[in-house]
Amino acid sequence: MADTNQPSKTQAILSHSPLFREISPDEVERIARSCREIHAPKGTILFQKGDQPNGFYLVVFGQLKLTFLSQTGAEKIVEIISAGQTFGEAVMFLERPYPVYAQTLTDSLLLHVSKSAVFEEIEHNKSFALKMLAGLSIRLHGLIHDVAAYSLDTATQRLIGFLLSQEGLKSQSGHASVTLKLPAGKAVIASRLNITPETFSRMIHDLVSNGLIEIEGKDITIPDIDLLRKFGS
Amino acid sequence: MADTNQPSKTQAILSHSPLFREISPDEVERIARSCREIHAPKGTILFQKGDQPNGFYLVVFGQLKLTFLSQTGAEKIVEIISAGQTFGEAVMFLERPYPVYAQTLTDSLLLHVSKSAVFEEIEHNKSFALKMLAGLSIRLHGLIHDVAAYSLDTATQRLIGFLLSQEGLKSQSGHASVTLKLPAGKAVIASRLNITPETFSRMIHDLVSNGLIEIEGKDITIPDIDLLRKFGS
DNA sequence: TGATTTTCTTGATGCACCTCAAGTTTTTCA
DNA sequence: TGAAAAACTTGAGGTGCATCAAGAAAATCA
Repeated sequence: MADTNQPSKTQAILSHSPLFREISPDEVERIARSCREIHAPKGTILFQKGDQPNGFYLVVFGQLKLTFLSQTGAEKIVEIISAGQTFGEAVMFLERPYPVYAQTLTDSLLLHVSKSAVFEEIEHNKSFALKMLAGLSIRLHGLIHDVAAYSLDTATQRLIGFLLSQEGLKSQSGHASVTLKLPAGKAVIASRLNITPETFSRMIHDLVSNGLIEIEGKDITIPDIDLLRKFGS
Repeated sequence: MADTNQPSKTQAILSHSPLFREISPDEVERIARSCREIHAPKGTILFQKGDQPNGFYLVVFGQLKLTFLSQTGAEKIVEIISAGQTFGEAVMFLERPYPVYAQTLTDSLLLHVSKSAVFEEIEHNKSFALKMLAGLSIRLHGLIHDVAAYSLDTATQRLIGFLLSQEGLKSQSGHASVTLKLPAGKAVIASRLNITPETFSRMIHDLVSNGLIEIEGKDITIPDIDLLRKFGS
């Protein structure tokens, strides 16, 4: 699962990631040396709830899910992580085991950045610390948003919010027609939205029969964004 | 609402807070000078959703709620903040408005630590940056826990989890009898747990009639912690 | 390409929790 | 201390979404 280090390649990947973009080449090189490259086929479990972390992950390509399990064995997806995103930072700063499971949804390439490299970089580079702080803050906001959605929105509103959040449609306004591709299987998205696949299916077809979206496989067309945004509020 | 600065008093408060405990006296003094002391009577709105932050808050005494409102005007409490806790750090690191409202539940004394002081301290003191990172990470974990609870637990399980989390009863095991005091009105706690006051009331009395708790006003006695913990799973 | 597995849909039914409504108790404060 | 307000309880009825079940479509793979 873990390849041997290939600093030059790793370095190139790192220096394109937002976290490390403004860091000097020699420092990136040092960090790159502490990285582990992980080629994980679909279905690989990267860590389990309770495992002890010693770094964070950067997704080079592929996709994975962070989940937790209920006592009854039901699975709930907290987050879907795609190429370019990082995960596991928060737990790295606490002396605690992972609160979630991580499993790849597709064949993926990941970079594991060691805890010691991160701590060292924080010491040397103030702006790196600020970037980590900003990164955690963004994630925190995302979770606040989710808590709000679970508490106050109906399942349909959550679905619409999800569709609008794809491709940053939220900011885009007007009555333009947009097409997007569902980033994962419907069961996966349903779990992310805290609804069953059955309900997800019914709601999609509700929106279709109301003329708010068109669907063909994983491609969804929104003829009128504003109309969809207004629906269900 | 904002008193004039009283560096010496402020300094004393700061140096007792976990965030600043290990910081040298002269640096604490500098931070203290950038603080604003806020005496907020019950019901004071500290900031509204959409306000622009320029620092974070430390609760010296009192209690407040962080909430968001649905389109229909319904209020949901995300977090109850009590003496010794801080809030508003995450939003400070992003150039974004507050995603929530903050309102005092009781007469409170708060300290507002300015953004500039925090950023300066991060520059000067590496371990301060790590403390802020750890602080955000803890909050992130809390929210992950909440998302899990909203998604997978029943209302009763959330209530039991809340009772067990009071006074750190979770770690405490055995069949000891413990008494705790509800930290706020029942409607407030109910909202925090994402249930209606009516359901909250019914569930409390369910637990009472099952002999799992005894209640008298705001005092709740748990005769057998393990028994309560096992119930509803 | 056709067979097998996986994913998705559709229907019938159920239930956990909400809403509305009307007490009752506790707190607040003149 | 007593009256008004706020907080809490209890009941009846409704509903959004889950569950269970079984069939249709799509993806996978020999």
